Amino acid sequence: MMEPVLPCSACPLRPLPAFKPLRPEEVMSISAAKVGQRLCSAGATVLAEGQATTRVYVLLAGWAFRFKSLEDGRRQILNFLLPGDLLGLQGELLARLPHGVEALTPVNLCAFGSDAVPSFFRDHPGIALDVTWLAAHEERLVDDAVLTVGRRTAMERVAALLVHLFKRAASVGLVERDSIPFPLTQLHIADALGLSVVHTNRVLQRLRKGGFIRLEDQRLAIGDLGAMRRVGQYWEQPAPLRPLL
Amino acid sequence: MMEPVLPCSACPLRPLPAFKPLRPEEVMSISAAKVGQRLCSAGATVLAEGQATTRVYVLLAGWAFRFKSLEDGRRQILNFLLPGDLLGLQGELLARLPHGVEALTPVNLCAFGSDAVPSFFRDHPGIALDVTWLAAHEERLVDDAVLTVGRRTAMERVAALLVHLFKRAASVGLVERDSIPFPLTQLHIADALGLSVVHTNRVLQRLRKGGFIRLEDQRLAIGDLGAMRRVGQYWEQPAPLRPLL
DNA sequence: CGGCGTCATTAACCTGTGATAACCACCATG
DNA sequence: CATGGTGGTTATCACAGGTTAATGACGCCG
Repeated sequence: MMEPVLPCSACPLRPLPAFKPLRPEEVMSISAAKVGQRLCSAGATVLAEGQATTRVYVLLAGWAFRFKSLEDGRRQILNFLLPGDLLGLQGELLARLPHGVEALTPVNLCAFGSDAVPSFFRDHPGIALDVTWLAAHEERLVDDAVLTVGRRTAMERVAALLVHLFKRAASVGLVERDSIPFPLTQLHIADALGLSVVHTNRVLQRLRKGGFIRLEDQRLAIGDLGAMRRVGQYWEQPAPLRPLL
Repeated sequence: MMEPVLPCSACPLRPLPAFKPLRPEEVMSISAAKVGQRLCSAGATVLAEGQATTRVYVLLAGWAFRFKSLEDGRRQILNFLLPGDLLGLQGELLARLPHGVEALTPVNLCAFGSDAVPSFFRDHPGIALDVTWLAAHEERLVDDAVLTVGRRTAMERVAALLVHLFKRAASVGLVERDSIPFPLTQLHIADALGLSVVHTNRVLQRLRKGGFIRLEDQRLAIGDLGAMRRVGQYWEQPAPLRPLL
């Protein structure tokens, strides 16, 4: 489903302090490459695993995640997508998309034309470099995920993930009264961390009872960020200004 | 240490069938951006974790790996680097390099000038796109690593890793008499798969006794690739032609 | 309003993998 | 030719986390 096109100059995300300001002509070039918006409802498949042709999108609103699965159904979530994130680039560059993307909440996507990426590289080196920056940044997230799943204990994994998501949500202005919206079920947490749902629940209980987090009603609050960082052995370097679109 | 510069037109890797042929003027531009070669001995740190300024390299010969560690010393290998792989791009784009790189064998690196990446984007869109392709491709490898570590059993992990490395080594012409050079110790395998060394050893014994692999004397042979794929639940899509440099 | 699916929670039980330790083979080095 | 370091192998024991199952709360829909 396509929606009327919102010009990128009026993009609600751009004014956020997390995003790098662009020169007006760059914004115009990006706007020109935009072909529409796409809405997906919660739980919908945004991009199918192994899909042959993909376009590139920017997530404007809502949460989603990238995942891969094994034939027998075991699923691993690779990372979560928040507003401002780019998706579908791997499908554009490699022949097929090697992972799926699913919406966690209703989602609004900014869709680019199929020629958008090559044309950025041809005519707008600055934007092309931004695209590559976003790819490198996402790889950093996945690198962290490997470290988490490979070497952290269950308690550390959960704590690290919650801190990570809290910071990211905060950076796109989602904090309200100390808490962020938290659309993940425990199954999502488990699938992101390589744990079973049951054990994920046990760990969450411990974090709640220890007063580290408040997680109810689809919202997450973190009592003491420093303490949670310590529990999770999680010390990410603060992300510098991030390009958008 | 810097070595005399080998012109890229004479690069021994380029003729390999795994690599996409480039137009001669592109090869020349790449050659012009090359500032020298760097040799590292086995076990040396190629790039330090958290290093502030990095240059970009292409691995010409030898094996290396990217890794991250936790403060208490737990280490996770993110992926292995084989000839033709690009390293250091994240250090160039993000402010600091979020991972370390260590040589597994003596290694020969092709070093690019600090302006190389921006200049490719400015003047050679085709090459810039190749750089981004390589970044997207590496992310795919790491995505697979998350799936492996998060959702495969120990046996599956080891089998999948061995098949993966075998295929990659084969694609750069390293097969000799059915086997490839295999410079990893069991500690490396363990650190890549989120396992302990001892358990890694147990699993390798089982694979050996089952006749699935021959692993001795720093060389690896796989008896029945199909069987190993099944053991590892590993069905990667064959990599299409890959850009070089 | 009753039925059904999703999600959270808890209990009981079990197992794959980690930890520790000891020993061996090798090989580089003084 | 003793020495120490690295890497591999095996055994024993312990536990983190998986599995299965049952229950309840809630929301959706016919």
